[in-house]
Amino acid sequence: MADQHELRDKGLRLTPQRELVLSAVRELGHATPEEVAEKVRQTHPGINLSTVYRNLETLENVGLVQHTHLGHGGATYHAAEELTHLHLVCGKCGSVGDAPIDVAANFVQNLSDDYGFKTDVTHFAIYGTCAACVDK
Amino acid sequence: MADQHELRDKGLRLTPQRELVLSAVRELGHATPEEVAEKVRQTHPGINLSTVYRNLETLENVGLVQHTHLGHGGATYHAAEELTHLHLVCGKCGSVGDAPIDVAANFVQNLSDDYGFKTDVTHFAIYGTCAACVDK
DNA sequence: GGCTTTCTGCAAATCTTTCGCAATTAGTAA
DNA sequence: TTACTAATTGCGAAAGATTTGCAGAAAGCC
Repeated sequence: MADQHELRDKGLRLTPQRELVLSAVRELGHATPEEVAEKVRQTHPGINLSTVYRNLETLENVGLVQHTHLGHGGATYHAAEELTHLHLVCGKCGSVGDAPIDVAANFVQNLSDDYGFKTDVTHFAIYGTCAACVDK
Repeated sequence: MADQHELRDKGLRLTPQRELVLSAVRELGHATPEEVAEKVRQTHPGINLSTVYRNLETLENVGLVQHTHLGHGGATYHAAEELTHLHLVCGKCGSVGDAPIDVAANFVQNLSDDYGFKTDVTHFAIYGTCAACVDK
């Protein structure tokens, strides 16, 4: 149905690789380019890593996906629709938990009021220690 | 005076390179390894990039500096003493502003209460748009 | 079906960070 | 001061991630 329009409406060509990259990002929730490539290869083995990188960039340009830096090295991509939560990155085990953006509402308001800084919650990575690692 | 003790007390040898790296971090506030190297080279041209990387790591191990990922690629280093503020990274102009950690106190508390997640405010990077860019 | 432009695959090039190793140097004790 | 041991530096190579140039393939449009 709309999957085709979705891409074409943005002025993009509808290639199998592009669709696969987009749906991989959606299925994975958040993933590195490498992980996206791996996912895509399950159904389309020949896809090239460069193609994944280029498509992620293209999809980001038209607003269908976004990326964040959750630490260490690589960027992590998300589908734009799913950006309704914060990412709690555990510095010990590396896990990435979620929390609704409401938790930060007050904080975001403070920054806006006091500093004029408009926080982009969708691009938000929070470092710390997750509950599981705290218990250890 | 205490600069020598500071390093030696941590069980580290006092080398000119190490001192230079540490003071460069302190002077720069926050900087990438590359920027630290550049700074150090102003007074000690021959210093090697590897040495800068190794010293940043060493200094981090003993708690004198810390690093954060403020976006893009590289890590950014700070002197430990200066980690009394949050970093407000502007996605448009790339500037890094500061805000006292108190602004996040409430937020940190929420995450702790609701998710058992212990936020490391010193390792905290916040993305958004700074006041200057918002006005444009 | 044919044409134009955008994509893809591939290989090479970059960039950043890490490593191995031999030479140098700091800290320590005689 | 001198000698000794272990930590540290410099340098070049290696590794990992991302980007780029190009030629061929495919999509969208007539």
